[in-house]
Amino acid sequence: MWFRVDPRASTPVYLQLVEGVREQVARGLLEPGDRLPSVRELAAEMELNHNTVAKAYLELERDRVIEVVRGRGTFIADVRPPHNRPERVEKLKDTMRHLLIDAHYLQMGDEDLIDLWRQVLQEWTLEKERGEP
Amino acid sequence: MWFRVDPRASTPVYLQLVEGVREQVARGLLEPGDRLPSVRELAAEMELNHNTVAKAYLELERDRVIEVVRGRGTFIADVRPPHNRPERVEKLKDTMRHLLIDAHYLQMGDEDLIDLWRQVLQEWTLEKERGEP
Amino acid sequence: MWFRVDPRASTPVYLQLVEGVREQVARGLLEPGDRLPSVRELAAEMELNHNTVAKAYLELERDRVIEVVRGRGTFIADVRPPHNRPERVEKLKDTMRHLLIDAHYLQMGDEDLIDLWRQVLQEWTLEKERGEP
Amino acid sequence: MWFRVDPRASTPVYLQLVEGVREQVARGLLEPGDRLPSVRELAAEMELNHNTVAKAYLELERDRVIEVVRGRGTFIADVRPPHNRPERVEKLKDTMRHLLIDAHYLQMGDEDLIDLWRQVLQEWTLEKERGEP
DNA sequence: GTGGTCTAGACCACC
DNA sequence: GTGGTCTAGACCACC
Repeated sequence: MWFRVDPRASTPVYLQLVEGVREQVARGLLEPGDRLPSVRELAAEMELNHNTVAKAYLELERDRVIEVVRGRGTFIADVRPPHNRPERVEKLKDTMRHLLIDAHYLQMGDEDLIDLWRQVLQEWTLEKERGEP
Repeated sequence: MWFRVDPRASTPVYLQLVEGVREQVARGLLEPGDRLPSVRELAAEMELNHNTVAKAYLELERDRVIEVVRGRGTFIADVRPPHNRPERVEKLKDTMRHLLIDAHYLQMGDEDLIDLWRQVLQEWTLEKERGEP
Repeated sequence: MWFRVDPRASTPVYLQLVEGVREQVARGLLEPGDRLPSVRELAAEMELNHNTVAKAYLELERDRVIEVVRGRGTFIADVRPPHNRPERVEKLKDTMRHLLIDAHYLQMGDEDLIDLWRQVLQEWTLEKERGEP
Repeated sequence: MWFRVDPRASTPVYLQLVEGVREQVARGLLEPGDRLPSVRELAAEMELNHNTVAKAYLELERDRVIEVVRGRGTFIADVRPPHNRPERVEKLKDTMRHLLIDAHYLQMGDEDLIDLWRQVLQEWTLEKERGEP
C-alpha cells in the first residue's frame, strides 16, 4: 500500500495496518467509495501473512472505517458520526492536556508548542495536496 | 491530594497518580522543593494500598519528576532538560498527528479543533491562576 | 534460568534478576530476539513470587534490555545507543574513581589492581567462549 | 576543605563529606597524621551545620579513616588492613564486572574501556602530583 | 497463555 | 518515621 509497516516494532503489524488506513482516510488520500486491495493482494504486496491483513480488515470494519461487500470487494466507508461523541471529544481534550504536560517537561513554552503545531499541520496539508493535485 | 483517582478507569491507578503529579507540576501548583505526602499518608488519604502509591512514586522518581530522600521524604525535583529531546519531540508530533486523525473521524473541521484547543488552554490557565493569586 | 539468585543478599532479588539478564546479554549468552521464560515460568523455576519477576521484567523493559509483547512473550531487544551517553560515561568514570579509592583502603597498589582486572577479564571471556563454542 | 559539597544532591551532605575525605586520602592529598579542622571550624568554613560535620566525622572514625584524640584534635589514621579483606576484594571484582556490563550497553569495546581507564588514571595521578610538588 | 495491576500484610534499612 | 521489598492471592486485558 502507500505506507510502510515495521514487523519488528512492538505494535502488532495488524494494528499498524489499521492505523495506516485510518491515517490515509483522515488525510484524504483515501476517500469514501475507494476500493481497497483484497486481503490476499495486499498480503502479497506487503509480504505479510494473509491472516494479518484479514485481522486488520476485520478491525477496520468493526470501526466502520471500511465496508466489506461480499463478492464485490472492500471499500472505504462514509464517515458517520460516532455514537459516543461526547465521550470521545473528552478523550481528545485529555490528549491535549497531556500534550501541555509533556511540553512543560520538554521546557517548551506556549510559543514553541504553537510552532510545533504549525509544523505538523503544514506537513499534513502538504501531503494531502500532493495526493489530490 | 489535590486531585482524584478513579479505580474503575482503564488507566491503572498508579499511572493516574503519576499523571496527576506531573500535571500539578506543569500547572505550577507544585513547585521544585515542595514536599509530597509520604507513601503511607497518601495511601491512607486516597484509600489505596501503599504499594500502589510506592509504585507511582518510583515511576515519578525514574522520570526525575520527584526526588526521594530515603527516610526523609519525597520532594518535587527541578525540571531538567531531558536527554532524548529530539526523540520525545518526535513523539509529541506523533500525538498531534493522531489528534488530527481522531478529529477527522469525529467530523471536526480545523475550526472545531482550534476551538477545542482554546477551551483546553483556557481551563488550563484558569486553574493555574487560581493556584497563584 | 542460567544464573542464581540469593534471597538473603542485600541487593533486592528483582535487581539481581535485572543484573543477571543484563550480564547474560553483555556476555553474548543471550542475543537479540532470544525469548525469555514467561514471568510465571521463571517465578516457578526460581521459586520466587511472580510479582518479583514481573518487577524485574518491567525494569528491564524500561532500560530497553528486553521487549515485552503483551500476550506473546518477552524477548531480548537490540542494543541501541543510549540517549544520555555523556552522562553515563561520566558515571562509569565515577565508578572507576571509586574503585581506586576502595583499592587504596584495601592497600592494593596499581599492580594488584591490574592483576584483579586480569582475573575478572579472564573469567569473563572464558565463560563467554564456553557459551559460543 | 579542598572539595565541594552539594547540599541539593540526593546523597546526604554528611556522606559527601565522608567520601570527600576518603578520596583525599586515597589520592595522597591527606596523609596519616595530618590534622583535620575541628568540627566547628569545618562547619563554619563550608557553611554547614556542625551536626552534619560531626556525623561525617563519626562515620569516618567508625571506618578508621580518621582518629579523634579528645582535647587534641582529629587526625588521618594509618591505613590498616581491613578485617574482611576477601569479602571486600570480591566486591571490587563485582564492581569490575558491572563496569563490563555497563560498557557493553554503552557500546564500548575493550579498547574504549581501556582508554577510559587511562583517562581516569591520568587525571588521578595529575591531581596527586599537583598536591605533592 | 501472556504480562499487568492491586490489595493485604509482613519485614527491612536508614548507617 | 521514611521508602523499599517480597509473598500470596485475586482479577484483568489481550481488541
